[in-house]
Amino acid sequence: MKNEILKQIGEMYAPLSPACQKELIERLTIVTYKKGEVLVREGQYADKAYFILQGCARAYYLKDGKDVSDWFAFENEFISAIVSFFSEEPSAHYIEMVEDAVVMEISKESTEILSGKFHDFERLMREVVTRTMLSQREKMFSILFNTAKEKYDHIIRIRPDITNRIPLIHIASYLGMTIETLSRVRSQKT
Amino acid sequence: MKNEILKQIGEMYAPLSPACQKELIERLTIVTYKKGEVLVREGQYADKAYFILQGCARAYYLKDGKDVSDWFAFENEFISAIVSFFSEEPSAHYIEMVEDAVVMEISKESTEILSGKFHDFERLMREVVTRTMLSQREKMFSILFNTAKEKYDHIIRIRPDITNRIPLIHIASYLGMTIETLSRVRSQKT
DNA sequence: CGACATATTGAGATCCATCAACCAATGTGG
DNA sequence: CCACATTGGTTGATGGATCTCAATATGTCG
Repeated sequence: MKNEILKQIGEMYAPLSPACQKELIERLTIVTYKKGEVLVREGQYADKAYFILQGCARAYYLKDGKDVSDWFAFENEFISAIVSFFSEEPSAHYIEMVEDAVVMEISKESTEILSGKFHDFERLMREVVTRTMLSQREKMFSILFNTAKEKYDHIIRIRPDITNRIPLIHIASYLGMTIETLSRVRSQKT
Repeated sequence: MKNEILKQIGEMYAPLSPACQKELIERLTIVTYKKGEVLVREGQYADKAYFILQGCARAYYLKDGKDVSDWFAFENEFISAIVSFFSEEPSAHYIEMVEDAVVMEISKESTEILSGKFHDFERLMREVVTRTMLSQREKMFSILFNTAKEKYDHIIRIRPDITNRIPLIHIASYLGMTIETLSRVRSQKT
């Protein structure tokens, strides 16, 4: 099972040597969570990264007491309280499961050990961060230039099933608009 | 000279072994540019990254024909047509010098060779990308939640001399507002 | 000086947030 | 199994921040 997943991650990001794979497998754990379970809370140090095998997860934070979604992760995607994970500060994020889920976890400590020991793991980490950085940028451009309707249309295009899996209230805050605006935008015809 | 700079980069990001430093130095070139010179144009592949030794540079792109600033780099900062550099697509960005400048350059090819050869260089690259990713996020939050005035006050706080070095029209587009709005915001007392 | 980019100021238009009422589905305790 | 609360979503009226368009300074450089 873990072998399969590693092979896939290798293809998606960067290949790993057998020695590295072996040690990585020992450090991975597979965990199941129930819908609504919270993996990380505000103020904690994010000490794990998660790779979603089944289900979906949501990263969010409280801005003046309001729940703002920052990221969703579905099957075969990574999620973490990213700022805390990489900058060693307490997390401003919560991470919760939006559906019942199966998740592969790795500790921050393990990533550090493996990064120090294996050049190819370091490269994998760089690849993951690079892609994250690039997708952050895309989101930023969308916020800067797109109208509410365009942002909604875009997310539907890249993730057509999102409205079936994520409540609209979370999609709204993810897109940087109120739920009322999202509702109006949805009722407009294209 | 290059030795000095490398030492500083090592301290700021991640240290490099002597062997790596030696090869890196051979691959670095120091170049001077005049104000207004364009280092990268839209449509080109970004084949270099730049480390500013003196002066400042600006990355920008054309959005519906309008000049939108994406990034400024001052002394001791990196700049590149970042999306193209990391994703191997033709650049949407231009990079130009805002002042006469001295710049240290490294080719994309060199970074790839060094990343493959030296684990510690791979780590340095990861550090650079990670910090870029984190600062992208900060900028995104600022866009999402701050008013025009707050955004302006923030940039003045972190870079008090920016209005002396960068024309307001570029600061405005960098902050995601029109120049008229920036002008009004500046005339408000704190 | 003249020309062209840069910056300020004003008036109207627009998008979206806010506030508020309402509806439908679901759950819960007596 | 009914009364009521809760959650998720829709719809309407109003206002505010910022954009657009336009006119008017203020450089600054050949």
